[in-house]
Amino acid sequence: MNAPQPPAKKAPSHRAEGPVTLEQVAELAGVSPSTVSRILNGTAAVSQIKKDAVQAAIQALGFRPNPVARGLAGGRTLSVGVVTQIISSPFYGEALLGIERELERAGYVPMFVSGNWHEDGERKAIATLLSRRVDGVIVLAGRMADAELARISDTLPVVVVGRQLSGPQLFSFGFDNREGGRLATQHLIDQGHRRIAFIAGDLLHDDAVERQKGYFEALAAAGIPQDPDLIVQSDYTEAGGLQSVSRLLERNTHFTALFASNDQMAIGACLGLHRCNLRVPDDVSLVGFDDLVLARYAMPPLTTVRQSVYEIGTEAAKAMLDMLRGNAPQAALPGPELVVRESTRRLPR
Amino acid sequence: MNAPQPPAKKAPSHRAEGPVTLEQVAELAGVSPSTVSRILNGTAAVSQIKKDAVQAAIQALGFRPNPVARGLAGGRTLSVGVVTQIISSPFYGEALLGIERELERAGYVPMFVSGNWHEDGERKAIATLLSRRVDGVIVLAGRMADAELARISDTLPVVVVGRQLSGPQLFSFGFDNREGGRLATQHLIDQGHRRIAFIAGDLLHDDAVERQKGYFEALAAAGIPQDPDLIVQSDYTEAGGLQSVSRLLERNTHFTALFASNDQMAIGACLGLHRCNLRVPDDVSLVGFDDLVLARYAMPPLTTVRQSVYEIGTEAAKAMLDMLRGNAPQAALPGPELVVRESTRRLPR
DNA sequence: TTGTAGGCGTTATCAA
DNA sequence: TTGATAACGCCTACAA
Repeated sequence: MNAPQPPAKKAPSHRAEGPVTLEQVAELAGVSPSTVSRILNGTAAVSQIKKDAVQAAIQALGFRPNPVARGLAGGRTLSVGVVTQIISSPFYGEALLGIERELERAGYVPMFVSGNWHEDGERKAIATLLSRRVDGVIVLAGRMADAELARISDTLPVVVVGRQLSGPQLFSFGFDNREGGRLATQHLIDQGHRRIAFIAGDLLHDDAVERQKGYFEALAAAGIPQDPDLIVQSDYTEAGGLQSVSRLLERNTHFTALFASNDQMAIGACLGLHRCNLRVPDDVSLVGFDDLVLARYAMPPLTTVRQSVYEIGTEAAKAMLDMLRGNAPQAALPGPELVVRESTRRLPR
Repeated sequence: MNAPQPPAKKAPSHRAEGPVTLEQVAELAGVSPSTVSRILNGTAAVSQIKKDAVQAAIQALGFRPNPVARGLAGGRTLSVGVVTQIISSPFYGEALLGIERELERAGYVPMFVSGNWHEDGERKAIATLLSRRVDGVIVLAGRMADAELARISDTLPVVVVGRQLSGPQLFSFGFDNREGGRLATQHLIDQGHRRIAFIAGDLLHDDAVERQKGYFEALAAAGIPQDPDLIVQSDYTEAGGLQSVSRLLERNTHFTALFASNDQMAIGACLGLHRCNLRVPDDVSLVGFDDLVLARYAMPPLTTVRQSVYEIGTEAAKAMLDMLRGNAPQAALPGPELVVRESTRRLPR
């Protein structure tokens, strides 16, 4: 055979290797590719007979649709982007777990990208996500401008956790951080404390601001004046908590209780106090916020404000799935709840 | 104009909205799409003049190649899959951070998928990753069969951390867990302890086995017989550590030191001891393993074996990037190092 | 209800 | 060195 070959239509021989394509399924089922597609996506009514044949073929071949091709074809990629601040934090870890689990049940895969605590990082993260054709974006807190987020929701469903805002396909829900802050402070006040120090988070972030508001609110309700000397601003890290205690102590301000606005800082503060021979709770009562795993295993176990971070993740994911399916999104989060453990005690008179 | 129109080639008008395509760049630069592609990928030599023109066009249009399309076209997706056991653990958190940071520098994005501690989960995770057309896969420990991993490396570069194995495009490196376990135990022995309890991890995982080997090794070297009553097996979680202490105590076996084979279990054990009025280190010296952030902030700060988890991440990512570029992968990990803090002390005679 | 014919944005193969 | 022209695997009008 030396004659010039016609451009032989690549024989669809038994391609044992490599993924099975939709076309092969169609062939085996004796229908057209579009029919297979329609069955896969429920895009149109298909006769039961063909439906069965196709299902059988899918089983037989072990066909799994190629998300990349779907993404290109304008279809969905079955992936949703998630913007975190930093993936290594125990807080985000729990939230991401919730997101992953919930998304998985629907066949979606999360793509996590860190914003590294600054606006530009978040913007870049979102750009990355968009270029990857994610079907939607979940933003965990962050400080990007509301308008910017809203604009993105022209194109994609967006779920924002920890902020209240609105946009075309934008759903936001949050935890009542103010009330949580109030609860923590109130608990300390109830225990007889009046000199209550406070370690704030980065006030560029909404949740940090809210927690501080709660602190102020409880103080005000009890008629305790705010004392700037009792307040330091930090960054939600253990190291930040440790350093905050030093700063507080340098001021020579007396305090009998300390409310660190997240658990990580509380843990750091605990070490800081220990270094200065201050005992928790004997010398200083300590309250955290979040109720991460580490709070339960801190020594002493940390009194804190419970917010189910895992559930924040699952709820965010559920809301996203709702939107993706064209349903109205919703999210129900339990309210803040004080968990009293062993790091606080009544102030002896 | 009523004459039948020729299938008007969709006017590439100023498409202000949506991402710019390679084709638009080509048009603006006055070259063919292939040329642009070649410049982008360095696939072939291109005249400097066109190169400049294309670069200018890219700048002007703000063009960013579409990874999805690249993926479909058989090119690369610029994403690498990462299989973890559970994303929420502080251990994986640090490793993932390292991976993310390193990959980002090269324009790659990680896709994290959890195996949830069982083989089937890992298999599924990898399948997901493959169907997403990741360019490579990084496997953090896990228990999938070596052969299976090797087979995957026929198709893709694979980096396996924490196990020694080989395959076509397979690179593995690990931390010396045995030596780490030995160091920890030796430290306790040096402090005069001879009744040293041990909390093992899941022995289906290599690293857990190795750490235990190290424990045995140190014991043997010191002529201390192994006592099954001093050993419990657990699961690397805080809750597991807590429960292990109960089990240990129920046996009424005397011990003056405890080596928990990871920090999380050590933290849990610490609480368990506290619950039984056993003080660390006064009554029991405690050593952990990993040196996670939580070890530094434990109370008392935990003596542990340092392995730079973050670096494990960066090294794994670097090795992957090497393979992706066709270079020989390599990874250099610092050896285990004992970090003595305040949870251990010399046994008073 | 079903099939045909593009098209999604790139890369890869072939000619030129 | 360059440019057509096919894939890549799927979705979606449009037509039947």
